[in-house]
Amino acid sequence: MPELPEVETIRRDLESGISNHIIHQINIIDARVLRQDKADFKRRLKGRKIVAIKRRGKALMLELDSADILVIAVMMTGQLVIGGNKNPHSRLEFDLSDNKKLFYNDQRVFGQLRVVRHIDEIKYFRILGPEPFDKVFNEDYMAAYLAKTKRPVKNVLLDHTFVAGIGNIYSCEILFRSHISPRRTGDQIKKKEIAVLREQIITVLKEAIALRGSSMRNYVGGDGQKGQFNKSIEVYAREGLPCVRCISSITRIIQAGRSTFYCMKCQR
DNA sequence: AGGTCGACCTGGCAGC
DNA sequence: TGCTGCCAGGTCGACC
Repeated sequence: MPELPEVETIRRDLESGISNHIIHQINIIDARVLRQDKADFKRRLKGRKIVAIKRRGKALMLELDSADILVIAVMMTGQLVIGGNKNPHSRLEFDLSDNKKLFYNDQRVFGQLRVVRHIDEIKYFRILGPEPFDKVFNEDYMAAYLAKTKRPVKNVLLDHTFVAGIGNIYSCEILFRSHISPRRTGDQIKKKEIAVLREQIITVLKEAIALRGSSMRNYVGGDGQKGQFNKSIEVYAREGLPCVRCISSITRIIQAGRSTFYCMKCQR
């Protein structure tokens, strides 16, 4: 799925585009994206006003005037696009007030939508770690967590019980900018490096949000446009290409079943 | 506890 | 052209 910066971009687009709008009709084109009964989904959304749009980790929460919450996890290929037209990957179509339309498009149908009363009905939220910009995500927290694990630091960054919202692209970029090898285990990361790591987590994510995220393949914002952080990507998907800092070439390895890209020379 | 793998899905692309 | 295999931003659960 899009990672935190992409989901935050969608959130902001939805906030300016559809908050305070009423959901008049819901067209369920492909019910596989629903995690509840179709009729119940429709019944709880129809006629409701969207009063707030929030994000936690990589999930979006549309708060309704009924006190229900529409939770959307776009996963790998989900898109929320305001306006535009139905396409072959459109799974849901919402008719909103002021003649606005909202499409939920999802090529791989991994995304999940569900209306709940409280977010802790969903396990994801119960186990989710702190937001990276929250004050509880500080050096002491990181040090305590890292000290007790021998898992590679790359895997720890991907673990959403450690920190919410970081995925495969940004974990690679963060470690590159921190000059830390993704192979190092949590307990090998020194105090000084933890400070650097935290600073890079925040800097990289904020920079990516400012650029409306990165678009490797499927991601678009709520306006249907791609993100601009791609231009700032320094290691991800650059296997065999020269490191932007030194002469050696970027290496690809598999960690936690996914590709990790890094520079063996300048990430230690 | 932590790791690995498969499942959930579709489609683009490289190689033959 | 057309086939095969690999790859993809996420998450969960089964299993060792």
